Amino acid sequence: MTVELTRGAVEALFKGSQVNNPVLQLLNIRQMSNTSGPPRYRLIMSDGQHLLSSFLLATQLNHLAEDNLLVPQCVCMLRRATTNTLSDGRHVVVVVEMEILKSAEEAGGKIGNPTPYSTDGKLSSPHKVSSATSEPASASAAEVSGPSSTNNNNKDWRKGFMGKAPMKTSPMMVSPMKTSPMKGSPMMVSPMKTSPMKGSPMKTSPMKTTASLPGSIPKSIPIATLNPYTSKWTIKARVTKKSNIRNWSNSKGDGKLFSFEIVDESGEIRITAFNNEVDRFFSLVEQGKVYYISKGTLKVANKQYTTLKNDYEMTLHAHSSIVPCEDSPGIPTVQCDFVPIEELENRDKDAIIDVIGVCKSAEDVSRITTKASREVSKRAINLIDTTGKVVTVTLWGEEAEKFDDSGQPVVAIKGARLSDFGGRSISVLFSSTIMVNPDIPEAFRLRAWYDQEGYTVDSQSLTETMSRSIGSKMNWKLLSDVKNENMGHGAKAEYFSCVATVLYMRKENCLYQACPSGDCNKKVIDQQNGFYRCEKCNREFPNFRYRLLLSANLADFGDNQWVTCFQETAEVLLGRKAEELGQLRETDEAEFDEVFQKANFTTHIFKNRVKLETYNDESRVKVTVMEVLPVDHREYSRRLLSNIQKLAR
DNA sequence: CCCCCCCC
Repeated sequence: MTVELTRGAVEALFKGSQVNNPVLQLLNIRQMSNTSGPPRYRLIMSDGQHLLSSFLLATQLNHLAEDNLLVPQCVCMLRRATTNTLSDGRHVVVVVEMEILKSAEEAGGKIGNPTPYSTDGKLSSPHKVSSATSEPASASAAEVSGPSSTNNNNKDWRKGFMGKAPMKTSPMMVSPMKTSPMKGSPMMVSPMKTSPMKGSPMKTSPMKTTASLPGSIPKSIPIATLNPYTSKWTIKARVTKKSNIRNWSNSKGDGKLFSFEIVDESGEIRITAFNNEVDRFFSLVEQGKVYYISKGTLKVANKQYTTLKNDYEMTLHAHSSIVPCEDSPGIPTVQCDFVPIEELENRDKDAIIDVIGVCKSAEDVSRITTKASREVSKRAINLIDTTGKVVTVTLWGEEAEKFDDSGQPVVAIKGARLSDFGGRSISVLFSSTIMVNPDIPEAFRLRAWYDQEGYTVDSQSLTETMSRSIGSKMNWKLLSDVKNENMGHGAKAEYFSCVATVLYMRKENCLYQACPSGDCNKKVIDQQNGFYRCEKCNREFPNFRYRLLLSANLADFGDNQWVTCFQETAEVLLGRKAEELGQLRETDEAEFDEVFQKANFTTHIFKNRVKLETYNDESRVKVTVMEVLPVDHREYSRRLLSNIQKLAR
């Protein structure tokens, strides 16, 4: 089977006219020499009639060259190309998406006898490609249309740029995360609105790719085609994230800056404004809004600092312009590829992921000091999704301070980092975008699920908190260490964990009659008249509550230690409630003893507080059990081994 | 021209 080249396509492409899926033959390819960043490939393409060397391969297609698929004489279909004008006035045709129809071998040599296309004619008005060619256009590929149409085909166009799930599932959607069909729903509150999209979300916005004709209104080009070698362009894009103004000062000088991220149908890019440009643009640029942007400097992005899918980033300068655009249908909002929370278990540590869930609960904000002695605010929030799994997400700085968990909002986070702390947890990065109650279908689905059933599910957290597990943060000690290290002798109490066995419990005086009011817990005095007096509350009550205050002697293989267990920990240790034990002691002393017999010589993980206390000039270390946890046998073996090694030293 | 991604 022969494939025919699309005659006239070289001229049409060069002039920025519309050509649908032209078929061309590659005659030569070479890597450009003077470029920084990713390699750039220049192509000589032929339509059988003309050949032209002004073709440039978009960097996202570099793999075609690097995998030796794009070799001279292969035949290609240009699914997407855009004509740009270089700063010196020359034109280049950037190939953004292409398909190799025939290998060089299959093509079997140069097709036709193409002559170099004369590029000195500059721009004439766009014209219809001549159909008076000797060979008929191939039915499959060579539809050439007039100047008024655009060669936009959203479905094909986006293929190859964004391999995202939402795209795959609904290839017809203009925006992978278009506005919700439930727009206007009264439940929507978006403190951090990201999609103020108005108008019909399904209306396409053709990506005009014409060269900027002198005197005409510049048409926008796709973000994905931006590169450092073209300068006359305008892009039309939505701001998805905007930073605050930050000041810097280093050996190179000081100043201020802010940065923002924009997205269109083709891709995304980060833009930074410094000093004067901060003054000019900071208040103009708003998250969620659409702008025409032109004349920025493109430079290679430092991937260390960004997770955006673009090899370049942009810096604004004195001649840059940003013009708000009211008409914005078709410009997508933030593009996310949410990972179900359950699925996070299978992802690698440090993976950059998008996550969405209902904020079931949240910590209060707190201040911490980093290893670099910087003070920062943090807040952990717990997200749940329809998998019934919960994950803890840590917010930092202002995002931690401003976060409002009231009403259990849906929280979506783009570009967060998966951590293995506590099993699996998530940390928000500077490059992450947090969206509260975003205007997207996933959020509405989650809201409905949570309000109907999700709030009742017996959720399981991927993030083992300290209280629930023998997490990585236990301050493990041998009982001998507690003494040798003089733990608790300082001004502040210290905390440690140990694996230990109960040797003895003082069952005498382990129960007392406590004040029944609220959280008083004070011992009451039996008035012997049916009333119990609480000195603290200065009241008499007709009843009391039993409470536990248990002294126990714990031992590991090196030492032993007297500890105090209050109500909750004593109940865990004895396996009975205080009230039950009180009744038992009154009614069945044998069974009461039996409870202690059973609990004796059991082994647990004890989390303890240790503090030196002084009574009448006499000091002694007091150890209070804060929590009693079952021994995880694997963890116990680890502890055992490490303790044996420690003793051997 | 910045570039901080932290803590338990």
